[in-house]
Amino acid sequence: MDNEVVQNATPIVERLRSAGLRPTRQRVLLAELLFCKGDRHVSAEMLHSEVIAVGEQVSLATVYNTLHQFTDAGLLRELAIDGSKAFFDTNVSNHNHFFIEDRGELIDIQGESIRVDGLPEPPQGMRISHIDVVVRLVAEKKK
Amino acid sequence: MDNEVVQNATPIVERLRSAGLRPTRQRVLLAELLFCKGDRHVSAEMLHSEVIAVGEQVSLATVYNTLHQFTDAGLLRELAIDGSKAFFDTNVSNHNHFFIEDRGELIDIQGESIRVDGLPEPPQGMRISHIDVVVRLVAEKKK
DNA sequence: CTGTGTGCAAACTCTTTGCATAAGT
DNA sequence: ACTTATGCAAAGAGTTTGCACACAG
Repeated sequence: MDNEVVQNATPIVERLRSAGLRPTRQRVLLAELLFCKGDRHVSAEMLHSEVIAVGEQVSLATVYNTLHQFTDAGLLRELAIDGSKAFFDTNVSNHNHFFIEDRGELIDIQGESIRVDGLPEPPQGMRISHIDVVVRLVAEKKK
Repeated sequence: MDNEVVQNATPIVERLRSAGLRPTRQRVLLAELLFCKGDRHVSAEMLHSEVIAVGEQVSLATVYNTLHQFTDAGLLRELAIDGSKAFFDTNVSNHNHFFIEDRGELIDIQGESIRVDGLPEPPQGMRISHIDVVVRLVAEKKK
């Protein structure tokens, strides 16, 4: 039986399909890199390098396009933390981040641990879509 | 007596001097625009437009340079919220922000109101330099 | 005077876009 | 077949840099 292959390939292909995205070679490859290694924070450039590293070829423009398509489909969340470059987070559940300034590195803080109190009312006509907490870290200085 | 003029000009000039910055025409002008209108959130482009609007002339490169010099001197804080462009906040005290996604607009939340609990320990060798809380807002949808 | 700051234009980085070609259904 | 996605290269935004000239002390 050659169902085995189909069964292995199915989860990601299905995930793309149900997000309304055709499972093209590029999208399947990128989705595998993104979603088969636990929670990740990637920039377009990083993901493109990984593609090259595994001996495949996807243009950088397609990486950008695909990251945005995945974000629109709710498979990724875009993070605006660094300022200069965009990061995409494969963990779309409610959580926050440590950001190591010197290295530009992100670490998840699970959603349950942090609680934010004392929020003022949003201006009228507005509602809160999301609260981002970024805990910025620097190397501890010797004393 | 023409001390009046000097006395009006002094605060900003002094502020620049004690930050180790020569009070050049451009820096004084930019400082006046930044610090004489209460707390503000500006991008380089916005500040440059204001310069033009008051009939003065400062190059965009100098606006960028000056914003960074002011930031290094602790007169401004740089905000990385939007992702694509940098904002500078004239309020350098501890506080947080509402961010209106549709308009790219920032509103201060005074520091006392928000409290963040349940922070996990930072990874070892690291200490917390600052915690940014960004409350992202969208237009309330009718129901 | 002397050193620092400024202006300009060009360079740079990250990201998006237009259009012809290729691939999915 | 018909539609949607991809690749490429070029354009675009925002920001930075190098160097000659100008200005503050």
